Amino acid sequence: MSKDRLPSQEDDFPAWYQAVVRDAGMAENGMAKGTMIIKPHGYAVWEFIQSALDSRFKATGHENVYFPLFIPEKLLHKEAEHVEGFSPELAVVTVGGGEVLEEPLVVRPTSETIIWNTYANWIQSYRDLPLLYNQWCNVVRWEKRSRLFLRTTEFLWQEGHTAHASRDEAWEETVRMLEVYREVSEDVLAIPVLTGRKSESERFPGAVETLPIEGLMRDKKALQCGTSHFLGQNFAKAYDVTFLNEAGEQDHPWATSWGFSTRMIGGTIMAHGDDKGLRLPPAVAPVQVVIVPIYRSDDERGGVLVAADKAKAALSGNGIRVRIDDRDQHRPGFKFSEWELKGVPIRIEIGPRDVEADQVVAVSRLDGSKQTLSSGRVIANMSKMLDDIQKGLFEDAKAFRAANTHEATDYDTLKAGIAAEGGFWVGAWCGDAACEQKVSSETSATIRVLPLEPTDPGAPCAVCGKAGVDRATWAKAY
RNA sequence: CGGGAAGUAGCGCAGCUUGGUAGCGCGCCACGUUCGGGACGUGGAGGCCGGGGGUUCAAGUCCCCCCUUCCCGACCA
Repeated sequence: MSKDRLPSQEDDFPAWYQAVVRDAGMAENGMAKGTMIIKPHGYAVWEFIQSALDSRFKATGHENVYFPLFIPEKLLHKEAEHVEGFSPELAVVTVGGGEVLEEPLVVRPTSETIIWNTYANWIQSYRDLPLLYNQWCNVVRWEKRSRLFLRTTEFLWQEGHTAHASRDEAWEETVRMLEVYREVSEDVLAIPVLTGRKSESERFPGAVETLPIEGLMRDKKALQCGTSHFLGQNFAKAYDVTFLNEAGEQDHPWATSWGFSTRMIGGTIMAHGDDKGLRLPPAVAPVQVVIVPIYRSDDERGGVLVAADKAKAALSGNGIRVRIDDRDQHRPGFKFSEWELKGVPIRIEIGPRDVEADQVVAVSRLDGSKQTLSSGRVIANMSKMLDDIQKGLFEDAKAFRAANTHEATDYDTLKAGIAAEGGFWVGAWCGDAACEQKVSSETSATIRVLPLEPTDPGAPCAVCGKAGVDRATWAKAY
């Protein structure tokens, strides 16, 4: 059987499933378990995500680098917590060139270890700092269970690794990159996210603080969409990285790391999809406007296609990604449905009536609304429509999140609410890991995010009733 | 690694209880009619029924073993 799907969707949102399998990507049989092939439509979405992130990295002074895929096992073992965290999910190469290797090579699950091992040679003086590097690569994590896009054995991402002379500077960087992720999620992918910090149990292995952005999917489960870690001096110490500071003393640099992955192709699908299929935000839609010509005879066909070409040229000239669907083997109704399935933000219909009246019909994927536009007004209206759809998707998702965010005042409410309603449950937490553990074992929901700075919740812990010291957001998550 | 389920045409499935010529829908190819919300007709191509062993005159179907995949958990971006 080869049913590769995003979670829940075949039951809850059949059209998403179809769209994903046909166009956005799917894993194939006979290959390594949990690996994924991304088809052109899905990969194009990833390219827009990449470019949105990369331009922001450059704007904040970062440069791209590349480090090796293979990490000698010994290297990995220098940071104790890090190894403990990643060991269970490592892919290890033991044979190379037909011979058993003296030392096994680990396929990177993330690159802190190999990068900090190298930084030891690159950092001597405070003048060498900061190091603001990022790499685009693939990583492998042998998860017990994979889900299309959201948790694949191999995935593509970017990982930033920075080194700083002071704690404050590193912390600022951590928060800055969290903000970059928030911006890309919200402004580009139209997914509203909560920002904050993780509880100790949810932290990245080896991190002092882990700052996530958390989105809510249409099935009311949370998705960690990106993470920025404050690593303190842990990796610098483990890899013996020192520098001479301005005061002339030896010191360890302060580190951050942050990542954003192809998981977000899935996040975009799951945050916006509806019963007709995908709804892609215009900013990442490979095709923003599809023109469907309508005709009966060859005569009509000629006139309609001329008008379609003209509209396409005008829109393309304005930087809009346009495609004409002039396939003869399908009728218009079929094409309408198919492009809706693929999530194209705007459909333009041009038929004989429109040619005659020198107009087009434009239909929004946001809500299916239709409007007739004179040919001269198409360009101005298209840009605005695309903007409106981008904002509309964000507003839809925000309204959905608001409708699915609840207050948890006591444990009964929290437990019953998570089971019955799903969504985000916000309430006071005493900060005790035992309470956190109790919730996760009894409801399978976890604390997704805490405020960046501990906030007096002004209420007793929603789990145990002791004094609350933090305001937590619980949810079931992917 | 536990608990469920499934492997039959490119995809989705029926057939198995009660063994007897390999089926359906979609898709694909050809021709014709259609074309402003997933068209229809006619004709056609396409199968080691997951693999191995057994029972039988005869196995997709019954028995044994193996493999793979999916779902629910534990683990995780």
